[in-house]
Amino acid sequence: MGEAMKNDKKSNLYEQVYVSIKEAIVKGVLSPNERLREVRLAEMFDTSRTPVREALRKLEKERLVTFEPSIGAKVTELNDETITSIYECRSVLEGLAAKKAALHIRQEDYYQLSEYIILSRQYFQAGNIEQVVEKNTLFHETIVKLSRNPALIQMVEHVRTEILRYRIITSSFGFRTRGFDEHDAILEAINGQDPDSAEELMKKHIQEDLQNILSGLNQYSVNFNC
Amino acid sequence: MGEAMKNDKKSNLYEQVYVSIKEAIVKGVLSPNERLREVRLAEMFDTSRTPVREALRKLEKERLVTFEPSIGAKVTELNDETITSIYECRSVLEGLAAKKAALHIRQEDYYQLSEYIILSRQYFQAGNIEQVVEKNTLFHETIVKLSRNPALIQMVEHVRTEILRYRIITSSFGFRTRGFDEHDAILEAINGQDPDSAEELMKKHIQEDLQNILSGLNQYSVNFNC
DNA sequence: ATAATTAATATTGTATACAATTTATATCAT
DNA sequence: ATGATATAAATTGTATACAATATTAATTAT
Repeated sequence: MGEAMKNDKKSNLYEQVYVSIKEAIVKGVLSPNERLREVRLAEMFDTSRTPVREALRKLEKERLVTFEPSIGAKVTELNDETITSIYECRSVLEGLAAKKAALHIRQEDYYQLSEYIILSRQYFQAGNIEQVVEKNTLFHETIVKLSRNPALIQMVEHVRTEILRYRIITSSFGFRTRGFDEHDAILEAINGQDPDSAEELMKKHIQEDLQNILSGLNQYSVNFNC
Repeated sequence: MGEAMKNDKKSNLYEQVYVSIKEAIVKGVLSPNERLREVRLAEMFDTSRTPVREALRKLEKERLVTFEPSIGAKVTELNDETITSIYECRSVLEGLAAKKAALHIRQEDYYQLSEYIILSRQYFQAGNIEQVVEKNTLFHETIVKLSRNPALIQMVEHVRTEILRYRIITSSFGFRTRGFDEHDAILEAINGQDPDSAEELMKKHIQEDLQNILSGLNQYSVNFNC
């Protein structure tokens, strides 16, 4: 896949490499535990090792890549403990986001968020799961941005990337339709300017989501690993 | 194993450079908004630019360093909005840590945590503020580790480094003695295996701390900037 | 044939070299 | 002197070269 980047030569190469490796990991092109040899990656993206190494340093901080002493980089492996620990963090962070959003929401934000919920329901009816996930993601992202807390926005974005790895594996296994109703309730709390309810509902919502992911992950293990 | 290692070059150089730059930023040796020229840093640590660049990539992810398009790296500036946004995150993250700690605490952990509180009070009596800060930090760190949540541990460590920058500036301006009592209360809730109280008390404690930092930061601005 | 030792290879970690671009300085025309 | 233009220096971004170490293959001794 060496022809990955012919066009946009505007930005930095290490930035592009960073994004590309990240995507490859998230989408599973690079498998968990796979060793990441620098020369191979460099060839893959048709660059030298320098941008690759810098990209790997950034990915390490995002827990997508793990460095072992003098062996080098590996794709961080997936397991129940990791996803659980991440989700616990996500729960309180997005809970905070919902709380803050309730202080900042405006008419137009409300319409936007309503739209996402409506669309995700429609796409679900139509069986277009990919679009459902996208609209749901937008719903969450919008709320996080409404928090107007830069540190929070960065942290959640971080966490979201990690979670996406698991979601891609498990998305084929059923969908939690109750989630739509929970989104409704969260939005009403935010729009009703009730920060505490918004926080609590969001935390619960994400905890429910974790349960769904975990059962999906277990099925996955049963079907493919054993 | 043979000693007489020239420059204790056991670990990687980019790791050392990373730690060194980080420390320099936290301690204010490198000032906020100061431009970080790669050659200068390389000379500073007697290396080439390569390890410096890799270190900077990691620091960027920790928000200690900011990259501007083709200008390069700068030390991220300090301001009220940033510290507030970070503290809001810290509040919910350490709140979660306290909650989880209440599920995992053992006798020995309790004794350890009590010890830290006792020592910090003693050092305060003795006027040794540096040691007070150290023991307080250990108190918080221990609780976070008790959460047994790896993602949480990493995130909080992250956040703690950033906060340290502000604490160093403001530590000279008074100390919030009420904090000791709050630590007592938190520890009792954790040891009493009351996760919800532990979480709530920790969140409040950190919010109080923010107010103290902010007033310190304002004094600082008044005294030095204007 | 097996274990131990040695040679070859691969891979990471670091330094240097080069290209592109920006920034600062100097030169010149008016 | 002033402003414009050209020249030099500095700085980032990328590629390559080299050194140290770990891994693998080959060779030898038993």
